[in-house]
Amino acid sequence: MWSKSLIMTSKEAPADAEAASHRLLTRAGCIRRVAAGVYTYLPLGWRVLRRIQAIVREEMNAAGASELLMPALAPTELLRETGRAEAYGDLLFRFEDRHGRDSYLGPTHEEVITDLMRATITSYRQLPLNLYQIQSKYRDEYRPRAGLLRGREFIMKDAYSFSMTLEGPGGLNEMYDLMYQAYTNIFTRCGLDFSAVEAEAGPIGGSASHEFMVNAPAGEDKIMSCPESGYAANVEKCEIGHRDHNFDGPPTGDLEEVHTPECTTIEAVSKFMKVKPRNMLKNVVFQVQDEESPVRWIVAVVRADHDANEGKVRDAAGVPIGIAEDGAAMKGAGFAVGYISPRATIGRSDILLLVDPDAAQGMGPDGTKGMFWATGADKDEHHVKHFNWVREMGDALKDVRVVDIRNAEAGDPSPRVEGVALEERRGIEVGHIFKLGCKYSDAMGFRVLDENQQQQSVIMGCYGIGVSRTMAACVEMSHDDDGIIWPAAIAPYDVLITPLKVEDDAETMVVARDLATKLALAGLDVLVDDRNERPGFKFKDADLIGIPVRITVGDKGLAEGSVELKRRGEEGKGSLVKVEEVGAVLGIQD
RNA sequence: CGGGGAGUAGCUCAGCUUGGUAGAGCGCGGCGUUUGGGACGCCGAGGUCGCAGGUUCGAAUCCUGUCUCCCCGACCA
Repeated sequence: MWSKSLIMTSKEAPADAEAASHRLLTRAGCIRRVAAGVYTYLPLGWRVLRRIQAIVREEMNAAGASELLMPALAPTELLRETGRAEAYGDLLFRFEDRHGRDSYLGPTHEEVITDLMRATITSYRQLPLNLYQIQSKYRDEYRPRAGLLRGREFIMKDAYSFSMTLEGPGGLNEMYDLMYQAYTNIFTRCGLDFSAVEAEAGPIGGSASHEFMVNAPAGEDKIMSCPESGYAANVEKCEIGHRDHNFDGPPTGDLEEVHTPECTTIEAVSKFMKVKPRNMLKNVVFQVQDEESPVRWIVAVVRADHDANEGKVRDAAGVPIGIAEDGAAMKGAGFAVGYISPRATIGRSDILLLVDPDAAQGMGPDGTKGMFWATGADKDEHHVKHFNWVREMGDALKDVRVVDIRNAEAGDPSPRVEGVALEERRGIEVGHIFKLGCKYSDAMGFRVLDENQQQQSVIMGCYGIGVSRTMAACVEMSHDDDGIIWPAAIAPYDVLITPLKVEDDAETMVVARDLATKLALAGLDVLVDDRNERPGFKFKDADLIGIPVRITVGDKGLAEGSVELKRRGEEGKGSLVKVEEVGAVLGIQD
């Protein structure tokens, strides 16, 4: 009964809620904001989450994983073992308890579970294992946004696998493939339009990583895909097919210095110098984070209308790096911050120069004239025009490495099929599977004896699903102007029965109750809108909360022994169905 | 963390420029008329105007500080 639950719908949503899922979940009474990025899941929303969780549990269990529950609260010393107390930085919710012990709320649980495992597992005979939990996670995001899409507290299913080997039965690759299949099953059963894409594997090494993306224009992630080969990857990871490059080409004029005060952004320089960004070289400085490396800095040169890709730069350089943010340190290293050119690297053994093929061009696009380039002048508040690679770099040109270091864009050549262009769409990341390797087991000393009596690091994988985000992604994907359209598998109720008169003895109410009982006995979740409201009011609410099937019980229909059955999302008024045939129409047995 | 915006009734907002009795719509309670796509009339309850200072005879309004929230960006499973 609607009146017995807390289903509070609203005609209005906060004016600043822009994402459809945020607006509709709020209006439909599924969630309510408590603080920035923190939400109460109201009865309707919680039902959806429970259904998603049920599907997740079924598929995880079927894939051989076992459920447990770890605490959200943990001692920070665990994170110190892996260095993640620092790595997470401000993203971590941390505090001292009354005894001054440093604690944190879990953003994820690699350390907690590895701590558990190292105390519990001592022999290869106990492996492989895959353990998971469904739990609230805490991340103090810089900017929570779009309701449930990026919250500070959110529900996540996280799983961790432990294997002795990479290959073979019980190996990491098998565990990973099992999870890949389980995730595919889960999101398919949830009724989502999604794709699995290759993702940035992070600084751990060449291990694989896939993200499961719900296709939705409001998504935060950009997905590139090749329509021929089926290759799909996050833009952070997406390779670009072969592009020709050639530094040779005549200068377009004498190198000319231009005074460009206050022009530290591409946009400002472009406007000030009246040069299109595609004729400018952008020089992005990265700082090497490996103390041992003789190379301290990397200058990545891309065309100014392109974006440098940190992961590709890192892979090309072969050392851990970060975007250089410390202006003083950069100045100390001789960089004219904001006005750098490739020439800044000449004669510097501590700087590695990487150039993207599109920037490594001496000839203009028409192939007759040289390519016009503008770039920094390596002195404050100045840029140069008529930069020519051969003339300006001289002998240093032979040390320049030309390599793909930028983000892919729509229209770029596919890395898999020659002559095919990449396409772009947006997605919401709802799942991420990841081959961790030994990063955590090594850091935390989790080793077991193998069959040869040797201590060996355990190989881990981790597998996450944003459960609350999945609910939001589902609304982003499936809604119309009137409200949410829940996929049947995760709808809060299967059927909404709307009697138009609700007095206890009204015939419509009697029929509605009987029908509800009958359908419930057949295993359906049924909600009866017993509120004493006008029909139009109840229909609007019905559309808003998006139950897949609405059965309207009114005097008109009952006169011929019928009720009206309408599926959400279907045009028109639905169809008249004899009361005794409702079960059959819904595909259940009497 | 950079840029922008907002805090006034349960919700969405007006009022602030030019200081002087606290407003509307929705929602809520009562009564009546209504009843197949967010009805209508009448009556009513509900706000120390985010918080703290300051200026002033007098502050929602002006000033200072502070907290919170939202949007864009950067960053991030």
